Amino acid sequence: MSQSVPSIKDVARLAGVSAGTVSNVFSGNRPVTPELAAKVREAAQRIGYQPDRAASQLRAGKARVIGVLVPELTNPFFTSLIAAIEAAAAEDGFDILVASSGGYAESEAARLATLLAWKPAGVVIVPSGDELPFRAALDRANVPFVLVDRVPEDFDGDAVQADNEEAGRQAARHLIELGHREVVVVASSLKLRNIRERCASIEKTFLAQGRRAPALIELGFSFETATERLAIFMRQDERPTAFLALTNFATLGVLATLQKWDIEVPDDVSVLGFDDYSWMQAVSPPLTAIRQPLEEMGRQAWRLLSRRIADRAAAPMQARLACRLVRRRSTAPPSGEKGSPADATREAPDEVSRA
Amino acid sequence: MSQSVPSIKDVARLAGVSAGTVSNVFSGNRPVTPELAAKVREAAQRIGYQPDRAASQLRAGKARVIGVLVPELTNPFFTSLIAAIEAAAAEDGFDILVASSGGYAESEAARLATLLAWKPAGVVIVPSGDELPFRAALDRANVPFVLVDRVPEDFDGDAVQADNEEAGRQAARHLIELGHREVVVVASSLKLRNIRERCASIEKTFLAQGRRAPALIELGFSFETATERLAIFMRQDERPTAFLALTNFATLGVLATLQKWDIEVPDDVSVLGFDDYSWMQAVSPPLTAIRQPLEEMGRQAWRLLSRRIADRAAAPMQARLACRLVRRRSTAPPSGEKGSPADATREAPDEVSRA
DNA sequence: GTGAAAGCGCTAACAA
DNA sequence: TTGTTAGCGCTTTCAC
Repeated sequence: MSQSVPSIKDVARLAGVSAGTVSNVFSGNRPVTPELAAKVREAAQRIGYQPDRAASQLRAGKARVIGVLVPELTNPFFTSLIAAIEAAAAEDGFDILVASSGGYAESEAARLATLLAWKPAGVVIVPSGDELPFRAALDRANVPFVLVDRVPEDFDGDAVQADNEEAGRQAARHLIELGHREVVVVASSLKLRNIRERCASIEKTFLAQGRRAPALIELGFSFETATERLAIFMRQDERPTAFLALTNFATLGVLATLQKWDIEVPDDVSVLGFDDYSWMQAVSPPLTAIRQPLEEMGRQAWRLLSRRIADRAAAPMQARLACRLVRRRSTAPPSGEKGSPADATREAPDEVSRA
Repeated sequence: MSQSVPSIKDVARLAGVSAGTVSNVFSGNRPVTPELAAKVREAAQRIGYQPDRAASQLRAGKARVIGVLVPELTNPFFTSLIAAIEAAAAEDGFDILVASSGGYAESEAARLATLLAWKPAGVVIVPSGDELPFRAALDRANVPFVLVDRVPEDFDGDAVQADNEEAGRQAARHLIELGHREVVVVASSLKLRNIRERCASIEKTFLAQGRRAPALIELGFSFETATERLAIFMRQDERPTAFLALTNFATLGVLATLQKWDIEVPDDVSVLGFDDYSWMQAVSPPLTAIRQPLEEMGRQAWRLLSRRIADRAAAPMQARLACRLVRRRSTAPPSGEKGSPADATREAPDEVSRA
């Protein structure tokens, strides 16, 4: 009845070899004669032995686990990223330890500390903001890390993020081409650098085309404040011809508000969203959006991290990944302009413009 | 320059105490005089010491980590669950190791094995199907575990799932009350027991009201097959008055198809979805849906697991959590029936019916 | 190619 | 209350 977990010694005894040999069979660190190896494997199989990774890591000083810290586990942007990282890391035999900060700097530091307490081979961090108050802890622990999505201006390490400038340019161009002049750019918050970059790029593009700079509105993080703040644009005479939403939340906020005011998309107003989730193509009308390459970002994050794990002295790399405009039906020329090309693409599958 | 990670010995030396005392300061296992404790903490602070959880777990034989295995990390249903589990476990000082199976039984077994190789205190599993091919491995490892969402009929351990029967009844009643007779129930797959339970309950409710049993359609897992299979219901004369979608994917599939055929919701047909995500209230029209209590499921999963960790002999518990119907605007009486009450709730916030 | 033995960082048992 | 010592399961010398 005392079914204690079998250890390497049990296997060694059963196979009639030393513990070291069993270790070598499983780690492949040093060659073992095929016959012995077979005996070891059979013995292990019989008693259900599996090497203890914690013990192995302790002795070898080499970890097979990486930490992943994100602001939210309920935001599909972050979880898709995690999925990609997990897949890439698993291929190389690494497991992931996941923690979420809730978006607060204090809990971020705390969660990172417990992550580091596992002595992971490295950590992937999506910071909760543009400051890195935990930077000192990270350096002291001397652990490889890469930043994803939110990267401070002066950050000098490895990082992966979307090319916000290019993304903003694409979004702005699309609306300009459709003939929009009265555009409102909708952000959740301007605290984040990547959002500010998108804004700046959009504004620049509009100005370069001799258009007025778009208005800018900050929604906050609750649905209530969001719909409230958007309300000022809902009156007929104040209404823009297009909303350009810079995050998933902003997109949702805009849609909910238009919904509440019975304003039709794209007949009354166009909507261009950021991030691209499956619901966006299922709803009515399907949403035109700037798609961030989430899978690619996750893969790159692991690539940079594993490179850093292998070579601590390698030159820092910052990857800027291109976004794509996915044209669907929520954007059209402003009413009163030339006939809606939206109709033309109605039955067509996603039309994707490369960055 | 040789900034090796500080160990308990370094702290002990610096504070002028033994390693055992340092351990006691951090673990709280045995009392330490305040002055000594202060010295220890200060020394630890100075050199940036943090106990190594892997080493601690190895020696103490008590793990502070739990494994979480889900089919997909891109599905918000599972990640919301993970978020809730992580929050609950973190409160008790447990970290989570996350792995995804991709929905395949083989990789499920493999991922579970690497999870178990960390000798976690327990594991939470959302199985990829209704069989538990990994059950033997789990038993042999003698590790506490709870099943979530997908629970085999004859499973005798701890488990948490939605009350599918009640959920199905609520969904059916809602449509019946609105006057629908021609209903199509839309599933992604009938392989899963919880889906079959929902179907059975819906059918039973319809029959009990003297109505015809609804038609049933299986969508598969790709958008293409989904829209294809739904096409047969899109012709005017074949069209039902309501679709009842049993999963997030089914809901999306139905919406995309209606979208493609230019069929209006709820004027031409009503749509009732399962699962409730923020996009559902932002789209046009906002979706009526059966909301599964994801946070509660996650909390309960941790509650059951920690109970089991504390007492291996406790009687198994199976939690069945109530779902709620969230009335929005995608459901209305079939066209030709009494005036649409949908208009009445137009400006109202979510109206929620308790199970 | 294999075995014996030391030791990774920590905690638990035993002394003092 | 504190120090000393042994040892968790593993990998890695160092012999042979």
